[in-house]
Amino acid sequence: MLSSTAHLLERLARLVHNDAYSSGLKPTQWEALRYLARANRFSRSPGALTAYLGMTKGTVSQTLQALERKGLVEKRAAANDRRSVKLDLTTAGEHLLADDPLGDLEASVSALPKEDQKLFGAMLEGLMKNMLHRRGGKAFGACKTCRHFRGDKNQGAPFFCSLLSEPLSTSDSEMICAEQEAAA
Amino acid sequence: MLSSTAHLLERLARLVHNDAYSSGLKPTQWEALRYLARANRFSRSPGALTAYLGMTKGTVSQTLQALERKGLVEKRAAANDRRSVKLDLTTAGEHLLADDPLGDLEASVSALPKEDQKLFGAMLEGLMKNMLHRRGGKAFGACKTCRHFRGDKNQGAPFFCSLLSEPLSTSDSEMICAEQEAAA
DNA sequence: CCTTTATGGTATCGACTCGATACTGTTAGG
DNA sequence: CCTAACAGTATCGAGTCGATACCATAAAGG
Repeated sequence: MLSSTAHLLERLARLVHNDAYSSGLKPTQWEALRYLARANRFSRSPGALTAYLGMTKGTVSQTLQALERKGLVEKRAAANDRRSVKLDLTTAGEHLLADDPLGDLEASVSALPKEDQKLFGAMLEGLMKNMLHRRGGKAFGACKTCRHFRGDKNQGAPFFCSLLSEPLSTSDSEMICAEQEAAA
Repeated sequence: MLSSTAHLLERLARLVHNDAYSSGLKPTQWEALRYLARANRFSRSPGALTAYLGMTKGTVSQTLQALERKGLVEKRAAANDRRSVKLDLTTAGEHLLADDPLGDLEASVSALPKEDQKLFGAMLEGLMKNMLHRRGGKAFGACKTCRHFRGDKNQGAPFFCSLLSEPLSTSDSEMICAEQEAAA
């Protein structure tokens, strides 16, 4: 028998899922849009999105086609590797995120007592870490919390990634990254 | 911009959703199965399930057809109202719940520090209440916590429902009910 | 009574999700 | 070079989902 906490989380997931049928988009399409708004330039690719969503690449490919049809996402060929594709939100895509149905969840979180919110977030993070570890998923944490993040200035840029050997802007460093691994 | 807590909940919902593609069932089918295992006899109907899931009745009808085809759920005509249908898990359905993919989530919750688990559950409950209130959804709480629950013995049964005017067994009283409203 | 009206469910449509499988380019390694 | 490995796309079948239309049965009001 499952605990009441598991049942609560299940039902909360359902509520979030149901909310995500708004503005003509589907839940997965909203998640892709949110991801692209938060991911740094190394991570805005179909492959990284596939890892984030934990789906098969075929499905993600279709989802991206749907978003492209709707004019919310743009594809560009990558400069260095001609196999890979770079993704970017269009201004229409960015604008649509103002109507994110997750705003409703946000409001409910804000309604919790202030001290609880921080505690709740910390517990969620622990739960999340455990879940991800259990299935070998990537964390997709913020670039600047990564063990490959270097504060050294390089090529005039404020930061540097020792994994990709690329200069990092401040905004790069605050976005999430597919390669992120927590610092020791 | 959304808070990190909202993003965590979104991703957790996705993990739970992805897990729910196991044993040949779909997420919604698992949720229906779980519901039927937890709902008392007044609440095991397509209509109540529709309210629980927050979907349209057409979709729920199809989901139930799929579960019936798989031999996990049985339909019976209701005794009093010939429009309505009563649902029950078959033994195959009950047996399948032992492989509930939510067991993975359960394990991760159990991995949290003992003191945190209780606190986490309480916060989740508050969040849930707020979300449900925001959209006018039903609570689906345990029968015995309802304002219509009466401890009086009646017709030899240990409890009684003053809304439906029906005797309640102990197991009835511990299951969730579509009509449940928190006691004052 | 008998006619509205409400209610519980089903049927069908179109867009989409999803895993599975098979496929096309492109890059990297012996 | 040639053979993996890799990034993506194409297609299929089952199912989800909202929307709409529909069929029974029940309840309410003259």
